[in-house]
Amino acid sequence: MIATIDIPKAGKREIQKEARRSAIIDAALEAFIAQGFIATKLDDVAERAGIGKGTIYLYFDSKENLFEEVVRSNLFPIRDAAETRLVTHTGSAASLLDEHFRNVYLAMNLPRMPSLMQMILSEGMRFPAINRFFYNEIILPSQRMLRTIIQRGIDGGEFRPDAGELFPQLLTSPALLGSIWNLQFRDHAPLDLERYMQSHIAFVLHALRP
Amino acid sequence: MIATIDIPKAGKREIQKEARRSAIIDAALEAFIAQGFIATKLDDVAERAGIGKGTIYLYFDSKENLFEEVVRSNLFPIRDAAETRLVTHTGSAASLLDEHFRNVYLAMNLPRMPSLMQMILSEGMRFPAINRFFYNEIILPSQRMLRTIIQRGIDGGEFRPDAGELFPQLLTSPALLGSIWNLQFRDHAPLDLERYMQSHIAFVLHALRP
Amino acid sequence: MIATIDIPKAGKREIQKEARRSAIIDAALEAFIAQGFIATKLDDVAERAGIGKGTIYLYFDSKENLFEEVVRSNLFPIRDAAETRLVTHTGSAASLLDEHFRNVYLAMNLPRMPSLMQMILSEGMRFPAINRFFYNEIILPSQRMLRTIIQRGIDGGEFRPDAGELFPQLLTSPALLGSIWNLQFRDHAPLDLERYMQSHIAFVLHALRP
Amino acid sequence: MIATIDIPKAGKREIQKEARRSAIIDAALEAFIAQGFIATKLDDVAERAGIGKGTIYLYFDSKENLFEEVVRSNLFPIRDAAETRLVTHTGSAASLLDEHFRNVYLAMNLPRMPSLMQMILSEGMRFPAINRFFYNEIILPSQRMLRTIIQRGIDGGEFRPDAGELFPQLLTSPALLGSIWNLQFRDHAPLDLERYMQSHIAFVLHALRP
DNA sequence: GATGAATGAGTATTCATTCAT
DNA sequence: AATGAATGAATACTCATTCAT
Repeated sequence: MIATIDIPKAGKREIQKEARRSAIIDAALEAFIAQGFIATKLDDVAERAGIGKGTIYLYFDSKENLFEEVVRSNLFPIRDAAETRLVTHTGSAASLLDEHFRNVYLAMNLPRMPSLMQMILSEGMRFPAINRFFYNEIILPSQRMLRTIIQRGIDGGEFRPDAGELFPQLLTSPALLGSIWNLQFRDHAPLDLERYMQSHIAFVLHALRP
Repeated sequence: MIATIDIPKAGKREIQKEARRSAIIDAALEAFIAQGFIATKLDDVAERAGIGKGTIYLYFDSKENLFEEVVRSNLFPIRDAAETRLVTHTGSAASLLDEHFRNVYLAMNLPRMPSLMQMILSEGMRFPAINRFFYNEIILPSQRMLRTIIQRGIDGGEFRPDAGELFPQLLTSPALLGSIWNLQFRDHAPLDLERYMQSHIAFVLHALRP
Repeated sequence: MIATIDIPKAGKREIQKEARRSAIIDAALEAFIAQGFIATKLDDVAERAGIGKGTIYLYFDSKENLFEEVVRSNLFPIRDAAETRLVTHTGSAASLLDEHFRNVYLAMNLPRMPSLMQMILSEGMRFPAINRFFYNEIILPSQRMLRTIIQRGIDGGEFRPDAGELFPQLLTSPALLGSIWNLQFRDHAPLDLERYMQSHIAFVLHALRP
Repeated sequence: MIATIDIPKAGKREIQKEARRSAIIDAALEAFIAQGFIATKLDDVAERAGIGKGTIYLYFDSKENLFEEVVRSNLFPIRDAAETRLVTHTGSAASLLDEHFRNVYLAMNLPRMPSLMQMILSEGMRFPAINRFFYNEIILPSQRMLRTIIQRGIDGGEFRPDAGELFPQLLTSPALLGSIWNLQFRDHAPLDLERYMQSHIAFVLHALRP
C-alpha cells in the first residue's frame, strides 16, 4: 500500500529473459513428450513458445542441452519438495511410510511427470548426464528416505527385524510402473491410480509386519 | 521321370528365404538395441546381415514394419515357453509361484531381453501395434497365470483370502524394473539379479501369507 | 575384326561411376569459379551436374573434400604434361626457356585455369592442404625446371654468370599476374596476353644476357 | 552569455563519432584478415571494437559497405603518400626508380597490407566497386609514375630506347607476389623480403640497361 | 545515440526408399 | 532374387539485420 517497491535486482530485461527461458522449456517439454527427443523439431518448439527459431539458441546451446535443462528444471523442484516434506513428520513409522508413498505418488503423477519419467527412461542411454543426474538427485534421495523410515519402524518394533535387508526397488517399483502404465496401456487396461496406490501402500505395510 | 518332385527344391528356397529373413531380424535387433530405433540406419542392418540394402525391402515393407517383426519374433517364443511350462506343475501354490517367478526372471533376462523391453517401452507410443501386441500376448497371459496360481493358494489356505484383490502389478513390477535397472544404472549401482530375484520371491510369499 | 574385346577391368558400372564423378567435379569447378567456395551451394553443383543433391555425397565426403578434388584433378594433368614436355628438348638454353615460358602461359590460360588460380589464392589460407599441394606439386616443379634451364644457359655462356642467384619469382610472377589480370581488370584495362607473353619472354631473355 | 559557442561541443561529438567509425574499421580489418569476408561475423567486429552489434549499423549500411570502407580507408593514405613522395626527387633515373620501388615495397608490406592485398584479390569479383577503386586509385597512379621515370631514363640515355614499350606489369608484378608470398607459403618456403627487393630492383635496372 | 534481444532466411548433410541392372 | 546407386525430403544451426528499450 505504502509503496510499490521496485526491486532493482530484477530488471525488466532480466525478468523477460527468465520468463522466455521458462517458456521455451515448457514448450520443449510438451514437444519432447509428444514426439520424443529425436522426432521433435526445434521449429515446433519455437512455434509452441511463440518465438522465432533462432531465439532458442540465445538461451540454449543445442537441442541436447535444451533437453537436459528441461529434465533438470522439472525434477529439481520435486526433489526439493519431497526432501523437506518428511523432515517435520512425527508419528508412527507406518504413518510416516504412508505419507512418504503418498508423496511419491503425488510427485510422479503431476501433470507431465509420467511422460517425463518415460522420456528419461527412453533417452537415458543417449544422455549419460541425465542418467547420472536422475540417479543421484532423484532415486538415491528417495531410497535414503525409505531406508530411514524403515529403520525407524524396525527400531520401534513396528516392522519385522529383517525389513532393512529388502531391496528398496521391491517396495517402490510399483509406483514407477503405475506412473507409466496409463501412458502405455490406457487403452487396453486403464489403471485406477488412487485405488492402486492405496493397495500398494497396504501391501507394503502388510509385507513389513513382523 | 514324370515324377520329378520339386517340392524339396522349393523347400530349399523356402528355407533359404526364411533363413535370410531371420538373419535380417537378428541384425536389426542388434542395431536397434545398440542405437535405438531412429538412429539405426538400414545400411547398418544390411551390413550386419551381410546383404545389400535393397534386399531388406524384399522381406519387410518399411523400417517400422521391420521393427514390429523384430519385437514379435523375439517375444513369441518366450510367451509360448512360459505358457507351457507351468501347465504340468504339481505341488504347493508357493512352490508354483516360486517357479513362475523364476521363469519370469529367466525370460526377462535372456541375452537381449532387457534391451528389448526397454525399447518396447521407449518406442511404444510410436508403435500402437507393438503396444497392443505386448499387452495382449505378454502381459495379459502373465497376469492370468499369476491369478490362477494365487487363487489356487487361496483355495488351499496357503495365501491370505484377500490376496486375489491385489493388483498383479504390485507383485510383478520389481521383475520388470530389475530387468531394466542394469541397463540404466549399471555404472552407478549395479544390481545383483540373483539375490534380487530371491529377495523378491521371498518378499511376495511373505506378503501373501494369511 | 575378329573379336570385340570386352576388357573386364572396366565394367559398365565402373565407367558410369567415373563419368559421374568427373561430371560432378566439372560442375563444381564451374560453380566455385562463378561464386567462390563458401557462396557455392551444393544444390547448384548438383543441378549443374544434372544429378540429385545426395548423389554428391556418394562420391565426396564433404564440400571441402570436393573442393580439394576439383583442384587436384585439374592441376595434376597440367603438371604432368609440363614435366614431360621439356625432357626431350634439344637446342639453345634461350630457345628452351622460350618454350618453357610458352608452356607456362599455355597452361595458365587454359579455359578455366585463371579462375582456378585465383581460387587457390583466395581460399588457400582456409585449406592448408591445398596450399601445400599447390606449392609442392606445381610451384616447386616449375621452379626446378626453370633453374635447370638457367644453369644450362650459364654453363653454355648464353646467360650471365650470376643468373643462378635470381629469385625465380622475379622471372615468373608476370605470368601469374597475367593469368589473373583479365579476371580482375578486364573491364578497366584488358591485357593482350599474346603480346604480353612475347614481351615477357623477350624481357627475361634480355635480363639474362651476360 | 549570448556567445555560447557550441561549435566545439559539436566538434567533440564529431570527433567522437569519427573515432568510433575508425575503431569499427580497424576492428573489421582485423576480422576480415583473420577470417575472410564471409566468415567474419559482425558480432566479432563489434566485440573487437568494444561496442554493441547494433552500433555498427549507425555507421555503415551493411557488411558489404563496411568492407568497402575498410579497403578505401586503408589504401587512401598509401596512395597519397606514394604520389607526393617522388615529386621532389632529383637525381638519376636509376636512383629515382630505386626509390620508387623501395616505396612500393614499403607500402605493400606495411603491417596489414599483404593481407589487405590478398583480400582485394580474393573478394574482388564480389565487389566491383572495390576493383574499380583499386585499379583507378592504386594501380593506375603507380603505372603512371613508373612510366614517367622510365621516360626520364630513356631521355637521359640511362635506359634502353625501347624500355617504354615494356608492360609495366613485367616490372612490378614481383612486388605484388612478394607481398602475398609469405601469407601463402611462409611455412613451405619463406621469402627474405629485403634481399628479394634488392634483387628485384637490381634485376629491373639490369633489364633496362641500353 | 547505443544496445543486444529477436528474428528467419539460408544450407550442408543424412538416410529411408526406389528402381535400373 | 539381389544389389547398391540415386534420390530428395527433412532439419539443426548460423548470422546479417532490425527495432524496442
